[in-house]
Amino acid sequence: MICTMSAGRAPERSTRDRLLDAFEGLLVSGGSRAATLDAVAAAAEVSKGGLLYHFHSKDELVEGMLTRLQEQGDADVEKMRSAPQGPVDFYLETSVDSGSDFDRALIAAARVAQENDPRGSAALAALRDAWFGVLSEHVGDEALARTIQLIGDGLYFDDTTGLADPNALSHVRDVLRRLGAL
Amino acid sequence: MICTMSAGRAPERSTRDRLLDAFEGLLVSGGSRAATLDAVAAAAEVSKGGLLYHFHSKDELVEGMLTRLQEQGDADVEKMRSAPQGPVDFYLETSVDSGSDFDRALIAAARVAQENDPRGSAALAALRDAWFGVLSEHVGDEALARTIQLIGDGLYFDDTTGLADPNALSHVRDVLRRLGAL
DNA sequence: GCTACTGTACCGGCTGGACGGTACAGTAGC
DNA sequence: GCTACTGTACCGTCCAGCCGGTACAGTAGC
Repeated sequence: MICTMSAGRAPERSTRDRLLDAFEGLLVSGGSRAATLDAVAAAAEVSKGGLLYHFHSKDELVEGMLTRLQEQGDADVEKMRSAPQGPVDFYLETSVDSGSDFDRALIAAARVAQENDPRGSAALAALRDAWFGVLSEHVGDEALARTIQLIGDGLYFDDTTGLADPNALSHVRDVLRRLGAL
Repeated sequence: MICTMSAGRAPERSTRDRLLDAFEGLLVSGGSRAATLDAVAAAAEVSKGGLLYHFHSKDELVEGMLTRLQEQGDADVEKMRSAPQGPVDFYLETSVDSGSDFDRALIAAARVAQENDPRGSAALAALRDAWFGVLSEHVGDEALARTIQLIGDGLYFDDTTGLADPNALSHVRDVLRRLGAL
């Protein structure tokens, strides 16, 4: 009745998903100020009325984005756990892989969290806990796991503020090899 | 709540500085959306007319904030260079010292940079380069210096998204001791 | 096979309020 | 009389949310 497309993943991107994509993209590239309803609708090539048909308020748009993030996050944790190069390298690699859908969703959530929205912080905290669990379990050292996580956060931060250093990842790999974490 | 008044500061803070403090405080705690001219004036206990007497536009407010940041940054780099505990520990310590004026100014600049303002990115990039210079010079290892910087960025990121872990700093110290960087 | 109706998806104009900025008259203290 | 404000009134723009309307697919009744 209300939810018509939650069961199967259709290959064609639904309007709803396109709207969430557009919302995330605008949040990432221009901050929350740029992510107006008009801008989101235009970016998704939908009218404003069409947007508000799917999401009755901006708040619902945030809610929808965060829910989708959680789903993507669960999948990511699974991939991390079973990554052939090991969880640590997988984690670091995906921390600078700013092109992926998941990464964009993460940065968008960080923007929302910065606006004092507790839902954004909660969603990020849940993900961090899950990552830390895998990291900690794999390296068997809480201090090292937390440090690796901080490095990942630093890679994010640089990316989101336009300060990214292309050599950063190889430097980090070098240092982590010395610590026996890679 | 946010601590706007800290003991030990001179009681004679100029209206101009109070306005910049308020602007930074609002940017940090609520993002750029919360930092409206009305809100800044109210937080500084100045009328809107009074605000616009000092800063003729919001743009000038940003400019003033970034200029003050650069001054604070120059002083910080000096302090870092001559810190008794060494530049690395000083850098990490100040990365989590979210109560300081300088830290608030930094986070505020990051917010501005995220809104696609090149002046914000430039100010942060200049500071990062200065820090990296001191770090790199001290540890004599580019990869390690960059990694330490990323850890510092990670500590910031966590702080700004409300994900701060109180044990993070001691964990990092532990790991850096293993690397001979502390 | 036609009518009447329902639900889904979407369009685009509109409004009220917030926000950036202007203008200016007044005033307290040096 | 100058600096450093206060307070009020106002303007244009932007934005969230609302609403009336369109198109169309399905379907129930006759």
